[in-house]
Amino acid sequence: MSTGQGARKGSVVDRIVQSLADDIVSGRLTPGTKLDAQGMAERFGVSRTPIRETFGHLSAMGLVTHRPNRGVIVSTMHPDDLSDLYEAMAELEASLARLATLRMSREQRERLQKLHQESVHLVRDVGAEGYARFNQDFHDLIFEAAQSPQLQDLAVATRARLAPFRRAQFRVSNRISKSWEEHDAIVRAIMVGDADSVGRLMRLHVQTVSAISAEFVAEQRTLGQAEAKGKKT
Amino acid sequence: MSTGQGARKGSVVDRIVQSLADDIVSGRLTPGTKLDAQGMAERFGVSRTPIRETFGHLSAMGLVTHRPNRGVIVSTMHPDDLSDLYEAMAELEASLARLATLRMSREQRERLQKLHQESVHLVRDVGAEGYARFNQDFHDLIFEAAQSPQLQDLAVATRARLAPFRRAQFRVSNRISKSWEEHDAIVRAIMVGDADSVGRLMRLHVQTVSAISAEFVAEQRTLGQAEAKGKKT
DNA sequence: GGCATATTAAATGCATGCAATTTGTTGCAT
DNA sequence: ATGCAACAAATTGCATGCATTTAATATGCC
Repeated sequence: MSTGQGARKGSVVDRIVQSLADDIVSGRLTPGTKLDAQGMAERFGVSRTPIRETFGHLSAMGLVTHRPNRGVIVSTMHPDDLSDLYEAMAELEASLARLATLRMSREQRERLQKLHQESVHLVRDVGAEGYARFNQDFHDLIFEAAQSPQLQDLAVATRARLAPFRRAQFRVSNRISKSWEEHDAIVRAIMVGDADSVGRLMRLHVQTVSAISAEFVAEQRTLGQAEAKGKKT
Repeated sequence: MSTGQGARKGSVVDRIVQSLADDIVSGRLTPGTKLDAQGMAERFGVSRTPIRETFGHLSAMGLVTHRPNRGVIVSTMHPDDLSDLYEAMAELEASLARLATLRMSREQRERLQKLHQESVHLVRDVGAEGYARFNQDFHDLIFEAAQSPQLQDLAVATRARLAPFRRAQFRVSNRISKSWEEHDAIVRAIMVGDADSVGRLMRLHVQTVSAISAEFVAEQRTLGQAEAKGKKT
């Protein structure tokens, strides 16, 4: 116990992985940023060995890209790769939604309906951030109801990889109300128990988000090409 | 492996990851086997540091399980976890098959039909191993035709995790001919272009394999327990 | 003789050191 | 001035060493 921060829970490496993953997913570290091992070692008060290990984990998650003898950078995405990843996300979410329809408990069904109905106000009153939070709850509830931990893990991991590139999706005009309408169709199909339709609708829903994000990323690429070089915190 | 995300190309670590992953997937290392860092370091002629790193990668792939301060073992599976993983596999393969139906080139369609027709005699002439190899070619061709690299990666990774537990699937009597019939239905639906049916059929196909594997694993567990009892001092 | 505790041995996890590769800079020639 | 080349500084990748934790063995007590 050298640097005492109540380390009863996970190992030092796990803590750093969580911290850096959060930085990336939340956007504090933007794609293209180089992560140098020495700096991170000093920042977290450990040596370079566990930092190297965390880099391995983050790389396995797809959050960073490792270039041999050239360090790791926060993963960047060519538009084609991004739409490919979105396609995977759409399929995963469609599968989970279909399964959720078949397996949802009565209690979960009620919770979903309540959550969805309450979100009506969010569409108008709260901004993009508030709706984004609700949106995650909505999808998480479906993930949980699907009772398929492995598929859920894949979906959560994929969402994490997409996060850096979709943070602005709800800033696009009218996107929130459109999203709500898509949710509404999904909820109705779930209540009826039409699992196949739920899958189709969810796939379309995520694909719509995909298109918007792709647009946004293309925009970002043109804006910040000279900038994404060496940033440090 | 199409786009190995977690591994570095050409590095010592990558070589060892490949080697150990092969040992696990092929069954030379059976679930529950402990991998000690020191021994692996000597076996591969490197120090313990890169071995630790490979363990991290294998753990991220789900092939080994890491227990804090207690080393890593080849991942074991409770029957429930296994069926959960198979469910994920079924959904992934269903998605890929559906997409493949929509995107398959004429050349791929012909290759699939040829491959499938040639497998008719494999059903009788060659044994379980020969059919297993063909079976993988069949599914790989569909993966490729789906043109969805990320989904393909997920499916390949999931298949690797399942491999240690499904080695004996084709030894079950009549399984080969049943499998061929399922393939036949899938191929016919692909030729007609009925993508949704292809997805459903593929899901059922993988689920059937799941049930057989689950049975086999349960059998192995009871055997292993009896053996463990006998070995106790 | 059986069980619990204390001691010993081994293995893990992290720190540090050194060689190899890469990147940035300076000098030189065109 | 520009481009190329050699040099230097920094960074990565692996080896080794040491403290902490865990499993195993032996001892003492009931």
